Amino acid sequence: MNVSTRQLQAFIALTEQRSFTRAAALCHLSQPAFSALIAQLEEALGIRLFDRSTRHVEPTAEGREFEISARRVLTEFDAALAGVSDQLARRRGRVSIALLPSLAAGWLPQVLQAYSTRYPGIEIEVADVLSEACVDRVRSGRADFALAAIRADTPELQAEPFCSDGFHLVCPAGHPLTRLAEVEPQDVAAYPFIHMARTSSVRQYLDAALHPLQMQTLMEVEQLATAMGMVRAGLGISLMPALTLFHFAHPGLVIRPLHWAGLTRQIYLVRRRDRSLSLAAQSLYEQVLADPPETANAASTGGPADEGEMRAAY
Amino acid sequence: MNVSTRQLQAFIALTEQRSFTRAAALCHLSQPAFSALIAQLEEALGIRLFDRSTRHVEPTAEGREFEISARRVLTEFDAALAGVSDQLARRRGRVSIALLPSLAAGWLPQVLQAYSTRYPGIEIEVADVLSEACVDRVRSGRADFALAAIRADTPELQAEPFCSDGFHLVCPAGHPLTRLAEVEPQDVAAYPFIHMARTSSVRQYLDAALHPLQMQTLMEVEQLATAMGMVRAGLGISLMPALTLFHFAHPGLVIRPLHWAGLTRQIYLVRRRDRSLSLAAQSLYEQVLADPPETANAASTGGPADEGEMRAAY
DNA sequence: CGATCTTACGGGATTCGTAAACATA
DNA sequence: TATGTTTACGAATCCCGTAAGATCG
Repeated sequence: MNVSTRQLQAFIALTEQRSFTRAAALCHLSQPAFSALIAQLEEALGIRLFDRSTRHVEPTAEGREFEISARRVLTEFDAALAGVSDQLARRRGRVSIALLPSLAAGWLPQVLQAYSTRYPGIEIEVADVLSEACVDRVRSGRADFALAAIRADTPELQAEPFCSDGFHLVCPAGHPLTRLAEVEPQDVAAYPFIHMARTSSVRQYLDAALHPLQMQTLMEVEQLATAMGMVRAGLGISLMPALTLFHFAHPGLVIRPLHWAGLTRQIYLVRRRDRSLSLAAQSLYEQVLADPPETANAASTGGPADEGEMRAAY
Repeated sequence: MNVSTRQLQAFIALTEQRSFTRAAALCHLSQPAFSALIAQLEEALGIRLFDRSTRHVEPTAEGREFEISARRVLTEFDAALAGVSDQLARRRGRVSIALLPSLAAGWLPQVLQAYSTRYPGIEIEVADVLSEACVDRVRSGRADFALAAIRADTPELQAEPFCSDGFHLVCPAGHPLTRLAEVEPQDVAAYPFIHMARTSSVRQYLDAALHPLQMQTLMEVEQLATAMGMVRAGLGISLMPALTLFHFAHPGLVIRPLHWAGLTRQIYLVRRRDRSLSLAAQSLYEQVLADPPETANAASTGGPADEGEMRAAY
């Protein structure tokens, strides 16, 4: 025979009320049903918990001893339920997101601002790493989901397009290229070029888009900020996707949107297929979808006037 | 909807086995019934606890969080059941007995010796007080039951005869009374008498039995040991019930049984009517009934030869 | 005699196990 | 295709509430 929490609650109610009738009402039960509940508990435990006459109900010595145990059980029980309730209400939880450094620095803060204001109790872990590492973290379970430039659509992982990220020319103010109405690939190839490392998605998109063309690669750097410094110093020019442009918002630099076929970096929302998102992760996921970055693509729907103001925008 | 301990046990089994089939076997359930149990728990909590495919079962983030709460609940639950089991097995408990000082010193030790050897985990409280106080303690609930010389048969209390306690003459060796074949009340009245205090049951029995007779009361004392000292010093004689005679087992003293009508102290086993005995108390109660004192009455069934050896017996 | 707990009993909900359907590696 | 979970369904059980019975003050 089994002991249920309802029996414990009934037991506690009876120790407090010392009346079957009142305790039954408290438990929203008829008095006989309540009586049966107590009888079952006594039988299951094998001890008499109450001395009762028609006029008096009182716990036995064993009943008083059992009361403290029963209260502890119910306390833990309520705490467990409260814990679930906290998670449901997003008062507590943890979410881990992996995403490209550019997104992490430029766009994520505004998303997390809204998110953590709404759900102050949730711990957030951000992994600002390159696409490969992003996907690895999702695969291993260290991240709930990722924003990366790899279409990682494997049996294990699910990737859906999140946003596209148009490339821009970045060069010092007064550079000859700024005088052209439209910049073409061969124009760019004529000047010393600052590349990102080969592992970066920016580089991989560029290599693919410019493939036959011979570039004047002056150097490869790891960090966007370094590339910016090089360009500003007049060492070379570069092509960067819109989401990175906040790094290049300097008076001495000019940013010009490009419209080359195939040169649009795709950002994907990557998650595991077999594992559901935690409630906290689900909420952030929705926040992310509701608040996508305003990419160059979105800007390019406007006229040339808008594009000319990119310098001010970043 | 209600959450039951069976559901928690099923949940824990599934987190450990990571297979509905194996976990169901562990819970002695068919696999569909087990599946329903998990589904009910998830519905009751309002969260998905497991990500499952036909090939893989794994707790969600919420499931892992809930696991620690659930384990705590079940730990407390098991502890509560173990506590009951301990009480049932008399591995733990407490009993409080109130009884006359004479019984407490002379007879109780052998009873408690057997009792505490058998049930080493049980705490024992002994109140060695006079009959009035014994009954008070039972009435107030401070003692589980009592052995006293008052027939306290009220609506509240139940008293059953426990043993009878025949009176004996106590006098110095060589005292004139020792030369009589049979000592009668008027013989005793001829010598200085050492009385117990008026509140004692010994005194009350004596007063009732000797009523019209004029005694030579030399003094009244509280403690039996004091009375013994007085008699041994030759200050007077006394009459004492058998259960007190261990105090008077001295070479310089002689003890002679009496057979006066009405002069037999009755000891009663007193307990509350409305309150059941705790398991520990019940066990001691049975031990007490199984091991009654060997009173003078029992001895008086033997011949005079036995009686003459009383000096050696105590 | 009145208040209160226990027992009796019929209806309804829950739960179980078997069998079939379904899904995934 | 084989293994393992879910769904379907009939049967047994459990649980509840009403009503009658018992008991103590």
